[in-house]
Amino acid sequence: MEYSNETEEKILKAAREIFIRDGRDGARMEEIARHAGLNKALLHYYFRSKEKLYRMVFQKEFQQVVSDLFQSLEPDLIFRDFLLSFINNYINRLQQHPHIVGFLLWEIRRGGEDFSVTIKNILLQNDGFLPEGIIKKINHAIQKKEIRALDSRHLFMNLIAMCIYTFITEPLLSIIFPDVEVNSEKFLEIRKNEIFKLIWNGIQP
Amino acid sequence: MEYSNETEEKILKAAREIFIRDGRDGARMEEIARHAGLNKALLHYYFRSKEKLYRMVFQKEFQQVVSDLFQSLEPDLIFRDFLLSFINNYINRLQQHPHIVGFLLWEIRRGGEDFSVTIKNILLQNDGFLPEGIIKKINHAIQKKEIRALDSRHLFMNLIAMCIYTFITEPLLSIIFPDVEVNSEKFLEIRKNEIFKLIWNGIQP
DNA sequence: AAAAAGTTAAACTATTCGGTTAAAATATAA
DNA sequence: TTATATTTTAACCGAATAGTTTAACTTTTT
Repeated sequence: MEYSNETEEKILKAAREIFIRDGRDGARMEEIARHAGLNKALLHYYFRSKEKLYRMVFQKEFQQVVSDLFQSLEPDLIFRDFLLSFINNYINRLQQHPHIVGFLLWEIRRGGEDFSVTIKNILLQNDGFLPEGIIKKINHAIQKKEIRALDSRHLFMNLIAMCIYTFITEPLLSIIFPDVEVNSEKFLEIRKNEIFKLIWNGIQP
Repeated sequence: MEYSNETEEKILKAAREIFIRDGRDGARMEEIARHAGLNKALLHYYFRSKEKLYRMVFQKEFQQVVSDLFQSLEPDLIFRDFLLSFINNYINRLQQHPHIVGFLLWEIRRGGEDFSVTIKNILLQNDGFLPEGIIKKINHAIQKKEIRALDSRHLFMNLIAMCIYTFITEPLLSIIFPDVEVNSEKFLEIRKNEIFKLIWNGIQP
């Protein structure tokens, strides 16, 4: 094994950046190599092909996002606090990697059989907790009359939709609202609060 | 002019399909030609380059979506009915072209200077009504105490976010919720209602 | 020191793909 | 009919690019 792991990391890191920026088809192996401060031959030495390298990157990133989402769950809170902390944690995590959401969504959208399998595996791995965990939490709150009766799947979707929205549409939003920096700390703090208030009021019995 | 317009349409239609499916870089001129039942030379005869053809497609599609959004506005309604009709109209229109949202978002994300300009122009063209129109409508409703005080930009974003969500994430959702057809008539009818109820309850004074 | 693993550089292959060209065929307009 | 516009075919060019190979070089391990 020797001193190889470090190089593998270097390649993956560079590949990640370039793939996220240019997409699967737009990315160039030489550019990745240059970015990693290595040469092209090494890329093929470690990962056999562009395809395999790409899959590795995608898998890792998706894994990370799911894991982040999972860690945003604090299951032992009452629903109101659970909601607050989820919005807060999730947006904070996305803020640290604003570009990956769009990247992942593109790939998910065009994903063939292979990617379905990859995604299924990752979801199963964080077994049943996600999004099952959130759905159950919602249903539980409904039963306890903490919130009104509603379709928990849609509340789940709406929650996620609002959290990811600015990260997907940032370039468009910066044209529509030229006076605000949409993914800035300041704006997102307001946004968290607005999302929470909308949902919380929206689900009162 | 003669009988050329028809061919131009054929090319644009095929290009649209392929670009939406494979993206700008993934798409191939020959595939587009084959799809149109024509040959590659014709594509360059009508549109000088792949780039120009692509821009034409993107511009047309974006134009269409903005125009759809615009036509989803029925300004003379009270806010509750406005909201109802907007959600209904907007989702209905997206349902007819489920794939373009992801396509446009990807392009917006990686869009350079040129696309910024294109987008700005289209937005200015439907001048000030959108999203200004929605924002103003919201602010007006706040003033009239029809709804509670809130940040209208965020309500706008949340509204759009929830409407587009299933169209962006469909392949993922169909894995998470294998038992439902997320963009089916039936599911979306429920979804419209859930979105409306969440927002409407969420914005009561 | 010797062996093994890791790394580089550069040349090379093969393929894909955007774009061009030229000549012929077909359709339309005058 | 004649001129013009459109369409096809097929070959071709040139650039970009994924991937390979080889030989030399460096670092680590034993």
